[in-house]
Amino acid sequence: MFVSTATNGIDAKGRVSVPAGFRSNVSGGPFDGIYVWPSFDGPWLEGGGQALMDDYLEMIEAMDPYDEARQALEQSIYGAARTLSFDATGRITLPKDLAEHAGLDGKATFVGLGRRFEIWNPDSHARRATSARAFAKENKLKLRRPSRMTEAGQ
Amino acid sequence: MFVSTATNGIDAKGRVSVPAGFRSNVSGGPFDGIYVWPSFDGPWLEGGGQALMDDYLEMIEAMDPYDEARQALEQSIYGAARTLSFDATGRITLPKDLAEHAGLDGKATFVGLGRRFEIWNPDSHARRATSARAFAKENKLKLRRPSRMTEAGQ
DNA sequence: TTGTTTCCCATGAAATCCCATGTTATCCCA
DNA sequence: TGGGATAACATGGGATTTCATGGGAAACAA
Repeated sequence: MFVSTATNGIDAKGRVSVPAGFRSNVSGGPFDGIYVWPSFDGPWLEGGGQALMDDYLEMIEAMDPYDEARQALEQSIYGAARTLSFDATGRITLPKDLAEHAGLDGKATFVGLGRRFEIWNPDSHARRATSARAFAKENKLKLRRPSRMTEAGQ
Repeated sequence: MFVSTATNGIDAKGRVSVPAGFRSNVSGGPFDGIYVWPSFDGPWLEGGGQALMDDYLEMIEAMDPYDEARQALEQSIYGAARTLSFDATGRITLPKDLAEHAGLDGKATFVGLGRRFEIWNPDSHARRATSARAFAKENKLKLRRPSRMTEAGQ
């Protein structure tokens, strides 16, 4: 799974190294890279590997074909996502529009969130991390193990 | 799977490049091209590869012969679909009636949606993407992991 | 012929590959 | 447990390939 936070540089060509731990997490499949799309919640990027996209597809296809929410999600996730494959040294090239959406300039912060991850402007992330900690502190009682009625593995 | 959005030009002969990522997604089979038909939901085109058409066929054949939905699917998809094969450089030639249905003029926007894709007039698509985004933001909670009662692998 | 469709070649821009290098983390052995 | 050797990782820049696009020639249909 995607764990921990790392900040890497974006060079003149828009290339940025994906943290090694993230790479090994998606290796093995036929597609050696990640999927990245703009969050529709704010100025950062969301990403994941093939497994995450397969899961999303399964969820979306479980919805009614003419459900407006389904079409919106299809459009906002699959329509907006890019397949970014690794070069020989484990970098991706961030498309300009994505970098713009997240306000990335020179540096990018990768934040592991289990099944998926986010990419932030380092400064914005620092601010957000502070408030997230405070929120977690206030809401720690809500952290419960989910009941295992459904379940599967990982 | 079909992912991401790209806008390509339509030349005087009605030719338009299919995004490389879409092409690689349908390569391998005996038919080197895509299936495209007018959406019966609005002014855009729907499309997919051989695998999608096979799936639809399976769905149709599982339905009752006189089911209205079956007849709609048969007519609106199989009856209206065209097989558009790639030329040596990965272009298709859009038939006039299809271009007309989608209001295409000079440019076409390909939108990847997982198992299938859509082809839009760039302006119409921009408007739709904007509202889809707002809607997705409000409805993201509808994205739930499907219960694993059925199961599958990955 | 006349219009249409398919095939072939050319081209500029953009994306990708390849090689080189400094730095950090890890390993191994005394 | 110190400290050098080794491997892993992040980064830089040039060379090469891919991709989208344009136009002409050949095959085909009416």
